[in-house]
Amino acid sequence: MFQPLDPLLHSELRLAIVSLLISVEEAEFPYIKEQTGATAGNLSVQLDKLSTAGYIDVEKTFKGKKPCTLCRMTDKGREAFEAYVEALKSYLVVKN
Amino acid sequence: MFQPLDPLLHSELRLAIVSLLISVEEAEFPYIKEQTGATAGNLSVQLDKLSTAGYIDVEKTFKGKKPCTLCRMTDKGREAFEAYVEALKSYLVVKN
DNA sequence: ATAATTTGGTTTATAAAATAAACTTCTTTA
DNA sequence: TAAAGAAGTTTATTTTATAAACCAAATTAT
Repeated sequence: MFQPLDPLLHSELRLAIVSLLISVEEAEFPYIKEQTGATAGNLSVQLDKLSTAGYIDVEKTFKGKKPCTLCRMTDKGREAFEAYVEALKSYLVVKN
Repeated sequence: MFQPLDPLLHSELRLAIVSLLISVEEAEFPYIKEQTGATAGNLSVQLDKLSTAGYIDVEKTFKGKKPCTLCRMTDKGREAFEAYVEALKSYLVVKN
């Protein structure tokens, strides 16, 4: 009847992060922060969770002298997102 | 960019409850329990939250001698659900 | 030169949520 | 009439989300 919703993706901020990364190939921490409106702390925690789950890769580089955290989706993450969207449909569409 | 997601609806069980009630006009506690796979305790709590928010009406009647809890969506609940679905789209569709 | 501010985050503490276990009341069945 | 079942509710626990506090390096102002 209702397909279970991946708890890692069924979270407003993490869903926003993934939604952003899906369409952008890679993004920097400050950009994600700005686009999602999250606080740095919250964002840091949620990126960690996504990274630990293997849904995103987080690369710590430098941009000149400043640290720069780059994030991008993994294939696993993309698959999880697709599955999540499929599962969501079981809640949004009229059943028969 | 991303529209906020009503926290009352952005919950797996409450979303399942509402999704069910939307398409059914009214439903009894045990039926909702069976369809959602929730435990009675969890279901009771979540129905309370939806009811307190005015998203559903909960009517306690009797079916013969047995208590019978009937649930149905309110207009407010239906509107909230529609708005939630609209908001969700901002996370699922490619932005420009 | 050095003090203050900004940037780019992380860690930790708190508040809120989800969930199940335990319990209650009434009814039916053995 | 004792035991089991149905229909929920209440309470306790675990998990989660979130922000506040913190840290280090770099930049800007004095």
